[in-house]
Amino acid sequence: MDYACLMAVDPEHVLRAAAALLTRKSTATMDEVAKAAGISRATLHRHFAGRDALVRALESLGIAECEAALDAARLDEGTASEAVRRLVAAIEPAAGLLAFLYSENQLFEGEELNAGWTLIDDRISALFRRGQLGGEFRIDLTPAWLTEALYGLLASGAWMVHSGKGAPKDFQHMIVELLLGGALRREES
Amino acid sequence: MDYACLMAVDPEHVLRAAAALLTRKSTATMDEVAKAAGISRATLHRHFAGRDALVRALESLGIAECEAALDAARLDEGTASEAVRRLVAAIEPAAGLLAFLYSENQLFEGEELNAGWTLIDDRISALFRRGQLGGEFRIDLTPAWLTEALYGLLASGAWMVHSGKGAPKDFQHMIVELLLGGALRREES
DNA sequence: TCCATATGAGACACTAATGTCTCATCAGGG
DNA sequence: CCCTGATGAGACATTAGTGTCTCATATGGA
Repeated sequence: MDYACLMAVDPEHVLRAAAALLTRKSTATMDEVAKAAGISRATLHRHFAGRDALVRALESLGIAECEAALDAARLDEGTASEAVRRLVAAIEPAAGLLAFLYSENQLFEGEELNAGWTLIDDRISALFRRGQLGGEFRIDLTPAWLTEALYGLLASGAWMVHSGKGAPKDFQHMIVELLLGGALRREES
Repeated sequence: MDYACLMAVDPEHVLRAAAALLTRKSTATMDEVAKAAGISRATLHRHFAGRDALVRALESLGIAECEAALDAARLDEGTASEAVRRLVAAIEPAAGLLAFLYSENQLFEGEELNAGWTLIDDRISALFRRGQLGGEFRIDLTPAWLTEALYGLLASGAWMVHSGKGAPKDFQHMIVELLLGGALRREES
């Protein structure tokens, strides 16, 4: 699948490079994105009509990765806690991109929000609701809030790792343990 | 010190208006900020040399509000949990501004970071460390991560309220309960 | 070999935002 | 009453980023 020797640019590769760059510097220009992808600005423009289109494509990529992670995590199997652990582990590689899109989405204010996010929200909310109905999770925190909190913790974790204040290997543990167990010490398991 | 009746514009009031606007729309132009503050762009420019200076001033404001909240929360008194509750309650009014500055800081990448943030980080970290040493908080989550997680949850909470997906009255409860107790249901208090 | 095609480089116009300037106005103090 | 000083309005140049265009080049297939 790797046509490295072809002249044709791989849009997928361009998107990955753009995601990696914009994750670090959310205000990067088209010029910088093109350089990061190893192509010229003209070619970048041929594949993505403009910055807007690029962000939309990244949004689609992020949604696709989220859905893939949701699928891979098999949210319906085992306890809800285990499912949350699998989900965080599966979504970790996309956390940086998610954080970028998360902040970018706040700019879409009035504009139409990609329906894909709603589906993802719903799937994650359903997981938390399943945990509540099964008596596993507390019921005074709404599934919507738990979902939003997960996003926030993912962003914080990604930032922590990116800024070097935390080790990548701790990413999953930090997030899952805080989200599920909280900061308070438990008397027993 | 208060020349309210003078023609002179109150820089404090301008900053508040700018904070309120940029909290909602982080890409607002100088023109929009001026309108929001009820002054002309020229006057805005007379008080703040440029957008950069304005953001710096907002940063100082945010730091000041954080420190005021830290003081008001009396982090050294009572249990660490109680102190965290007071802190979240005290910092709530500034959460929006904090979220804005938080995202803005990521753009300062290489540039010098205002030392004020480090002091604030240290004071909050010290609170979590106190909780750990007192056997109140678990020790497998570092104070630095708990601090970062608090920031993330504050941002998520502010976003939740701002987007209308959550009620302002739940702000404190949502954040504190998740941060301290986590999502898992407890067998007893 | 020759051709179709995609790319890279760069020029160009357009836009939005910024920063600076001037000038008229208006309030308050002397 | 007049003068000082701050403001509002708006013109203006500058900059950065974008989007579009042309042309030369190089690759891979027919």
